Amino acid sequence: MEVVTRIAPSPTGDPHVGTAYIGLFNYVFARRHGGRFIFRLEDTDRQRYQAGAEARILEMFAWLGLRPDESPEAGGPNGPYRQSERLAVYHAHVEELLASGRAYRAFETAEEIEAMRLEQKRLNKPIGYDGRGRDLPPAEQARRHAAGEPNVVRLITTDEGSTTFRDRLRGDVTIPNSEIRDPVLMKSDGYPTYHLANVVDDHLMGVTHVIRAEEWVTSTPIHVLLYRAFDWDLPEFIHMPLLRNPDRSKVSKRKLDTSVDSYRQQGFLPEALLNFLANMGWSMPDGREYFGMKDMTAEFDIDRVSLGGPVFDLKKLRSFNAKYLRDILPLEEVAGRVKPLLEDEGYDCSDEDYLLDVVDVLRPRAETLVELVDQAGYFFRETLRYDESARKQLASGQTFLQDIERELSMLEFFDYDGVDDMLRDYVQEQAVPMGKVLMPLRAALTGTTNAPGVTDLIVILGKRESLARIGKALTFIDAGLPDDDPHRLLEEEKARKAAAEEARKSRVKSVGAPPAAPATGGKGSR
RNA sequence: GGCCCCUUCGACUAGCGGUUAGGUCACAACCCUUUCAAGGUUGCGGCACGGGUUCGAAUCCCGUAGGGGUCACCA
Repeated sequence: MEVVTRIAPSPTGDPHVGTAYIGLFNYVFARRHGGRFIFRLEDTDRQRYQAGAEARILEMFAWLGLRPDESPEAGGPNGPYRQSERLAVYHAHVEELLASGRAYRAFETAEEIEAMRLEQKRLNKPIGYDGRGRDLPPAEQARRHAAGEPNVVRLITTDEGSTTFRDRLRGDVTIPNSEIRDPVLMKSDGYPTYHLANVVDDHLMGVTHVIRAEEWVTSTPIHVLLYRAFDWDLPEFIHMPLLRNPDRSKVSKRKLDTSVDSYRQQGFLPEALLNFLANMGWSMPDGREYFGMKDMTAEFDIDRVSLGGPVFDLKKLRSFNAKYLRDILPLEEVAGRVKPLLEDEGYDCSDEDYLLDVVDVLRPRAETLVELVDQAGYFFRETLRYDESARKQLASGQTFLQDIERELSMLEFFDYDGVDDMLRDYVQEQAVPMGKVLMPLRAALTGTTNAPGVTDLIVILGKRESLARIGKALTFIDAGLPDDDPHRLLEEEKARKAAAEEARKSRVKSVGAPPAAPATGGKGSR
């Protein structure tokens, strides 16, 4: 039988790392078994619905490279893939349960239910619907419903006995039926609850393996009861461990950045995020920790999932990202991804070789694309700003800079070895520690003291530019290291931003369709 | 609180009756070095606890403790 899995997110907010996590395992499991992976939108909560969330979730999957075989976008034989467009299906199934006496219409108002809850609390009784609406004769239910009286449809459940289902990872799980209290299947607004819609859709769409988060374990018996009520075969249930906040509670945006858009904006790479997520609760048979989707798919074994809830550790994510940046992705690939970000800063990246050199020397020094861009300024800016440590170095390096300027201008072989030899010879001549000479030089070339090797800098910048920068630094020293003119800096900043805007426009034009709207805010949303 | 699930270094994990309990991240030290990184070497640090079963338990069973989830007309 063909394997069919699905991811069924709700469009209620930012694309969530948990959705990516569960999506990843569904995707890989389907791929591993030559099956299909379905994306279904569970948009049955009209209160929490957020327009635009669907597109952003789909965009997240596209970014991660987890392509659904069927989705609202891609279509497929089992559509529609939005539950809000399947209401007729749910109503038909509810009618079936009503007709066979397995469900009933309950007419209690929200206030009545609340009062019942309070009463149960007061008497220290178990909380939950007490089945009081069950006894209303079916004809009466139908009459009141037809009369337009608000109601919900509930599944009839017994308190006797227990319900057992098999979880692939946990074995048999048994829950007393007394814990299941006539769950609502159809809400009074005519939308199905998760339980009903989920079961109906999974069945109709041919889902064979339900891979979802552990939080669903305790409601699985409801689903089992529904499958039985419809006389349908059960899918296999596989409950993944829950991703955790650093304090071990279930991941939440209160305690952790759970927005994949946010990570994307911070310059994280989809490959790194996926690889990081893949290591949460799962491991390669051979113990490899760095692997791509192809390898994961080839080796995937769902039974290797471990059940302790893994803490989402940002430091580890960063280290994965850094690893991909500096070691795993080819230089050209990294350059290609940094380029648009540099252009957004107004930097000119038209010289491909220069860009490659810059990225090459910067990537072991950055953990994210954004950090790389932040460090790249001095490679692209017209005028350098000298930070405090740089000023200090310049103040003590005037004669060295003058000498180096002369030596460099006379240098015959301008390549790495040539420059390196020149510098070393000069330092030896002067009989001073390397840093005495090289730190002022680094300051002159970059405006800062944390930067790549001086030889690298000179070779990348080129003889001309290096000499120009040394010259400017000397002028700056002559002027007595004046403070930056805030007005001038502001002007420059403005000019760069304008250039960036230009760059953005031309890029959009050349690429065609504009990129998806970037995620905004979302911080105050709920 | 009831019910359900889980439990190996600070974090992610390997282990599936016999291992000096291994790896990665983090942290620390040292090396390299021209600053910052990267890289190399080393170190730190763990089987929650108590009972069984067994010649032998991190591994199997029971209990305790701890953690988490769930008890909605949210998913």
